[in-house]
Amino acid sequence: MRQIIDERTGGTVRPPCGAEPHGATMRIAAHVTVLHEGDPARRIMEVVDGAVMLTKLLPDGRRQVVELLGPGDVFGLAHADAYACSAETLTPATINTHERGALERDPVLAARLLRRFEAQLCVMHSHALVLGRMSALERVAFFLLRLMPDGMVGTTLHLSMTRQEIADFLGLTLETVSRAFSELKRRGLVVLQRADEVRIQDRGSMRRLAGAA
Amino acid sequence: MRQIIDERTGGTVRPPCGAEPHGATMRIAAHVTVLHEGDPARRIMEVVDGAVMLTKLLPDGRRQVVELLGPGDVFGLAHADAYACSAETLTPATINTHERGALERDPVLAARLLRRFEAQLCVMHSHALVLGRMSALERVAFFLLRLMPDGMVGTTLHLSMTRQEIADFLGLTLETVSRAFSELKRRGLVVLQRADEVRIQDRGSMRRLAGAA
DNA sequence: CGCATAATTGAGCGGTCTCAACGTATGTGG
DNA sequence: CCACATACGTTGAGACCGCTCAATTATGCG
Repeated sequence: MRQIIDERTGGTVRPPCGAEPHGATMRIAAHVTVLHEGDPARRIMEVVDGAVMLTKLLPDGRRQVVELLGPGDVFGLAHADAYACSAETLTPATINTHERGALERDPVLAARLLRRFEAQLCVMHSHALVLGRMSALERVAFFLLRLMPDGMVGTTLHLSMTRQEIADFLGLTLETVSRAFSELKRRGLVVLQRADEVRIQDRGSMRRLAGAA
Repeated sequence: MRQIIDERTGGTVRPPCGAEPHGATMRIAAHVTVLHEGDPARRIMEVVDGAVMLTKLLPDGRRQVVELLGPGDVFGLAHADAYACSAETLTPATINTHERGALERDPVLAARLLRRFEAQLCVMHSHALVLGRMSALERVAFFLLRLMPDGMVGTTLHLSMTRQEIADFLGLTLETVSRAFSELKRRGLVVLQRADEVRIQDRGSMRRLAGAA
């Protein structure tokens, strides 16, 4: 329960005191749980900087990482006034929070969120295709391409997720993810400088594997 | 290619002539493809009545039904100015279309879409959990509960999807879906009047199977 | 009635999971 | 500085769930 402890020790994770009109920015350490699935949904949040993952749990403990968020992405969504997902930082992050009521009062904010929701919904659609129809190797290839912006070709990508977190994102087990990394390495599509530092060697083959991501 | 033919014969599926300010309502037959993945995204659409499914394809033909839509739901989302999914009616449907530019000009519309996007995003999060972490039997149980509003307990649900469409939604094969239906029937959780008419017999057990949906 | 489409059921295969052992990196205290 | 502890990652062997392929049975329609 690393994240719980961190949340208590890392004092940055308090809701702002309320003096702000409707926005407040906070700086949060890595591996901190910002929101808990099921808690009353009072605020909506924007990632300014860093990476955040949203997770859902089944009663028996099975976990799914449902979304990976970066700068600009929005979280803290509610179903029946409760947060639908837990949110945990993957890296140190800067997060902007708004009271939910601000959505009605601030049309500029609403317009920004609308655009962002559309983008996130499209990403979720792609992810459904990945989870529903792709093999383990294809999923991992897709995952790596998704993290590697087209511009930075040949550069080294730092994964800020463990094999378990990647597995929970891709609907696999950590062993299967590890085997997929080894297979991609064996085929010469990627190079692993360390377990969490990847370089894509053959982007064409990766794209083909991932089904033109 | 049933849907292609239907689209051409069913004359209801033409874009409105442009005289409207930004909204137009059209009536569409069942099994008609309204949008094609990859086409230039000019309009955004709302389901007024009926059911619509959004699908994505892999180059080799594997298909995923990424979302099931009902009244109020929005589709026609774009990534890089192209539709991210194809959209096909499951039943006769009434659909409202808006030019994309209307989003900036009509704050009431934008506010409605924002609320709806939030709801749809939450549903997609649940669906990621289903696709990533649930067994075949659990997926089918979840699917049936999702279609059966809490109110109508004991009533008969008409499935307007084939086993193949359900399979493509749940990330399974049609045979596995069929076996899951048979297993639920064998366990006494559901009754199948016909292949496409289901009654949930034991809602408690279904909920437990579906992980408290 | 006969045909086409959809659904069910069975048998066997294979990809992913499970369980387990081993390897690697990082940090801590003696 | 090194021994150790801890967490994470890799690899292997076997089991199992869902897929593939195939045969059979509804269901609906001309």
